Amino acid sequence: MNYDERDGRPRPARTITLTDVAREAEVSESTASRVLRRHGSFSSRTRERVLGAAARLGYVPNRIAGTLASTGSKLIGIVIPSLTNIVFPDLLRGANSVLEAAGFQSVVAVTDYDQAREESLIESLLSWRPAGLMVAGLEHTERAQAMLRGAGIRIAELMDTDGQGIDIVVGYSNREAGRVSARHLIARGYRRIGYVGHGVGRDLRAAKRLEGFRAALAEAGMAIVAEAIVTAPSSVGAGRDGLERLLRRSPNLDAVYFSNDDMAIGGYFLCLARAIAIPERLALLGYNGLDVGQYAPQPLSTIRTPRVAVGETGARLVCAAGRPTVVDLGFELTAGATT
Amino acid sequence: MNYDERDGRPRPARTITLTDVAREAEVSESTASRVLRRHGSFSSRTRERVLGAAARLGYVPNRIAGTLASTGSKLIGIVIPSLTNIVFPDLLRGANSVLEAAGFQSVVAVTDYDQAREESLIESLLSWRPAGLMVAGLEHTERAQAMLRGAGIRIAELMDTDGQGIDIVVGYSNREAGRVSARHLIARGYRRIGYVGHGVGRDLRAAKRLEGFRAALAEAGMAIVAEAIVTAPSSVGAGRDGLERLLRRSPNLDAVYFSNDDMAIGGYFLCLARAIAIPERLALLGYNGLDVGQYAPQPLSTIRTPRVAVGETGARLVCAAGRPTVVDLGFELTAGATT
DNA sequence: ATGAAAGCGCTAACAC
DNA sequence: GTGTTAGCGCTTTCAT
Repeated sequence: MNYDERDGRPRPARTITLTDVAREAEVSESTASRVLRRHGSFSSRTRERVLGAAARLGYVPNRIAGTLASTGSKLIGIVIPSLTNIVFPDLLRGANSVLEAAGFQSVVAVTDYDQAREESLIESLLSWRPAGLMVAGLEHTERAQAMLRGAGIRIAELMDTDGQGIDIVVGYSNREAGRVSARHLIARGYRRIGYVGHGVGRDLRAAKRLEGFRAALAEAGMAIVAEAIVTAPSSVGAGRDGLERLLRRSPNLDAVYFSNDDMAIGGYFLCLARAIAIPERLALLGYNGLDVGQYAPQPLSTIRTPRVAVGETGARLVCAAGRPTVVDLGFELTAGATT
Repeated sequence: MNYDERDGRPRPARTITLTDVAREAEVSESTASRVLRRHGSFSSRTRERVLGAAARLGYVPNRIAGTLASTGSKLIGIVIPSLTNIVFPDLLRGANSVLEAAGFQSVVAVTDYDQAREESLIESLLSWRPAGLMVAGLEHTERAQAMLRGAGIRIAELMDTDGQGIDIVVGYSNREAGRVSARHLIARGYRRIGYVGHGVGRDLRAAKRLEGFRAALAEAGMAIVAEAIVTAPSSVGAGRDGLERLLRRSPNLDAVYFSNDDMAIGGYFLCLARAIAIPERLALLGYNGLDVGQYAPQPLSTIRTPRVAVGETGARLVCAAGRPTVVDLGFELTAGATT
């Protein structure tokens, strides 16, 4: 590569354009364009000429120009709150596999669970005129909602069905997941139930699970006995610390519900370290169905969530025409050995 | 939103362009453009008019057009092999935080550890005329290398320094990480050492670690006594299964080196389940320094890798002018309780 | 401080 | 089957 004498920046040897290819192939630009996009008709002879010229010159089409000239782009915007929580890489993975197969590129933005940030990222993504936008969750600022509604493209809201969507909604009910968790613990006979969570003000879906959990307990005339909230993103360390604090204050709990599996694994590790018998002395219940919990000596009781499938389905729908839809992919409680 | 009667596709109410804003504000397009990009000069009165008009009309600039008209885009392409392995979300996270602050958007592509796929994804990303491209690893097909060299933009190759880079290289030596791991086990007196890995033909960096590991053993007149390779992506389950197979064949190993922490945690769980004393009866050594390993009852011995920092540094360099560089961010062996 | 005009590189009618 | 002609929506000289 050539570097500029003054600033050392890589210096491009003037980019090859379609005009160059057309000239080299001795055809018009439109013909070259047709061949390169295999669209419209052309003789096999011109085909060879154009393809040959493009290869010889190392032509890379400029999709920026292409997109501007045609109408729709082949970009899909994806807005997620975090990359730390494995949930969202899983979502991305599902979405990406479908999008790639359909010839789309994904442009990713991470909000860090901040709605104001989400708003500005949505605006920024929209300025790339994507063919569609996928976003985690149903809660957005007024202005974000207005932008999404007015964008004139398909919008998919993912991972949650508790609320009103804009166009496409793919997920499952977090509130119901919380209820099911509570009913499970009640059915197994646990009565002194604690909760260990991460900062829930920002993770709205965790908040909904907790809400459902409380509601189901209340229906049985029960309530959460004690809780520890770690003001940090969810992690194994946070879960371990949270449970430790909780047990110090309320040593005679018989079960603990965690905001997710990362947290629950931390709790599990604490119990191992302290030789607290699971589930006899203390039961643990997580959420997400992570691999790591399933291969522990005692598989973690948890709720499996269809994260990859949500990404796939969302991507499929966002690329296609159709009426607004809600797709509930459900979840599944897996009773392991910790309850 | 309006839906088309026939196909149900969301129907845009003609998109607002700069022309509309200019007309509404009763100024020329160029003036409107200057105000909106706060670039060049304009009276505060026009400023108000333009900003007001833009807000009133709900104008969202079209960056596709903007990019084409100016030169450089504000996109950075990122090519990673996987989203399953937490390493790459971490890398993305680091990169994203820097890019976002600098006003860039990232376009992500996932190769699934497939070089042919990488080649076509690089081509596809390049067609968006990004300002720079970040890619994991130093090994690419001939054609991919040629495209990267010829793109005339900054290229950052990440996570590995064992080899020749194109422009910017940020990472550390995987080979050396393997060597250090072997020396650690030797120094602790282990002599019958096994290896549990995932399909290494595709994960080139894992292959380099193994190579370094073998080399350092050889220098001490030793060799890997037995190994189990799981032909699947690395995971806790794969590690557990791998160790189980390995111990069945070679029950008297005294230490096992794993291709990464996910695998090692799986091995750790097997030992807990089988009541195999760690490290007296069997020592375990991982790689990556994942949170989950550090909060286990016996913290996992491992090598901490600066994944987020690699993403940050790579992003910083890829956005800036400068000469080609190699930045070695190093790694750190953390002796936990499992060796 | 503001406007007019010329593209950026490509696609998409519409002629031929 | 192929070429000509207009733009896509914006930025950027260059006048004024």
